[in-house]
Amino acid sequence: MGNRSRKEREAEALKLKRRAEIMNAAIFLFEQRGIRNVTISHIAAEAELAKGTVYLYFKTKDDLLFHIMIDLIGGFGVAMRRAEAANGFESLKRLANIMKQDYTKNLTGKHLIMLFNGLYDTAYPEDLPSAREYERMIAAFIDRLTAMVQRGIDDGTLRPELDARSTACTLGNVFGVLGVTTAVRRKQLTTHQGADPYPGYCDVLDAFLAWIQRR
Amino acid sequence: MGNRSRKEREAEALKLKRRAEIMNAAIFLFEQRGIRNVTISHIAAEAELAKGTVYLYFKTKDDLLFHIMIDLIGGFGVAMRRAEAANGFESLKRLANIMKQDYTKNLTGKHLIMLFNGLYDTAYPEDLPSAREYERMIAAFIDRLTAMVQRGIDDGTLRPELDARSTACTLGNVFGVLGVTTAVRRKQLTTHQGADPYPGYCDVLDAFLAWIQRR
DNA sequence: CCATTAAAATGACTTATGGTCATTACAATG
DNA sequence: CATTGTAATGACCATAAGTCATTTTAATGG
Repeated sequence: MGNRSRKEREAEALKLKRRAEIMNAAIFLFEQRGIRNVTISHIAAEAELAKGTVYLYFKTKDDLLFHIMIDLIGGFGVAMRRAEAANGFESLKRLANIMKQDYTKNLTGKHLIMLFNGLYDTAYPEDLPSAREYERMIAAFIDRLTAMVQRGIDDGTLRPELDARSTACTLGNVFGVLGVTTAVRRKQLTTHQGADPYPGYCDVLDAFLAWIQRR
Repeated sequence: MGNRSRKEREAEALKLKRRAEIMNAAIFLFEQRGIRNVTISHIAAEAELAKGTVYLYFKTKDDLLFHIMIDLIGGFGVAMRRAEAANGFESLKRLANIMKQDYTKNLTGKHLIMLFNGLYDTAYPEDLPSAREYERMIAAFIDRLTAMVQRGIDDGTLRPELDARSTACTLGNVFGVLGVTTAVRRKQLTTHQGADPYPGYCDVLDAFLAWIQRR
């Protein structure tokens, strides 16, 4: 374990710190101006580094983006562990509540958007490890959701005729809508000062949970 | 009415045809390679035109994108007219069915993605008329959905305590998920030949409709 | 205190792509 | 055939992603 010298460990820590600084600068600017309007030079300036330095820590702009996404999705794993409850349905319900709170409190809308953008526009670059990692994490997220649903089917708190995987995927997407709705809402609220033209979502999650619950 | 000469009308028609050719070329390439990987030069080549010519018909690449979106959303209006039924709830139900079919048959996934991307990443350019038009159409879509929900509340087929606007927004977003789910599904099915890792959505729309229906 | 050296940082340069515009090709008209 | 107005062209420009030879920094040893 301790076969790496103090120097090596310190160097490692400094590298991680730089990485974090760059990622934070990027997130800050992405939220402020939108991903498309932020250049690597902007990010470098914000992090008080030269352009070339950014490329020492991230292969490409996409690579940087994927790493930001990976961190975000990491939060989902934590939420799932916190959600574990007495039975399948209760776990899903708790997860739903945690997600709602997280979205409104910790994550800003744009994060989710990045998720959507990255996810769906086109196939990810084959040769970008962070993209593969991201894919793996999405798959793992769906797998864990599937297990949660299966548990509910098995313990009789969810409708027995459900297909666990389909249900989990749908749920995952509903979490997405939730995020997007929150995003739009925020955007509108911060942009226009007047009436909110897209008032808050009324509980799709609740609706879907009621739908899959055993009656 | 007939105060424009035959020549003028023919010229107008030719212009519209060129426009359509460019848009079709763009859609074809966007679906094939993803929006980000398609350049204006590609589009021009696909349409058998020079790059500069594309710019005679569309101000910018974004302008082209917004015009494609506008056409897509136009389809929503048609769907809504077709959906009108005896009462509010029935109308929404029919609309849901039409949307489902449209998504699976006519629209490919990427279209919807474009919708999502364009919608949420950042504020639209102030000076792009097509962007304003797009915003107007989204707003109109939500307005018409709101009216449909309000009708259901008034005629007693939907829960009376619902807020029409919130419900309409949520519904709009669910239509979005539906599209995205369909998109992911298609992508997976066409990419991997083996098992479908993200099996089809199970009815969020049905769940939500059941949720808002008066019991 | 200086010399050495390895790692981190730099920014001038290359390449690619969105967007412009002076020029050319074309088709209708007299 | 000459004229003229419109559509089309592609060389050109500006910007931003990405590269890499060079410089800066900081730790180590004499």
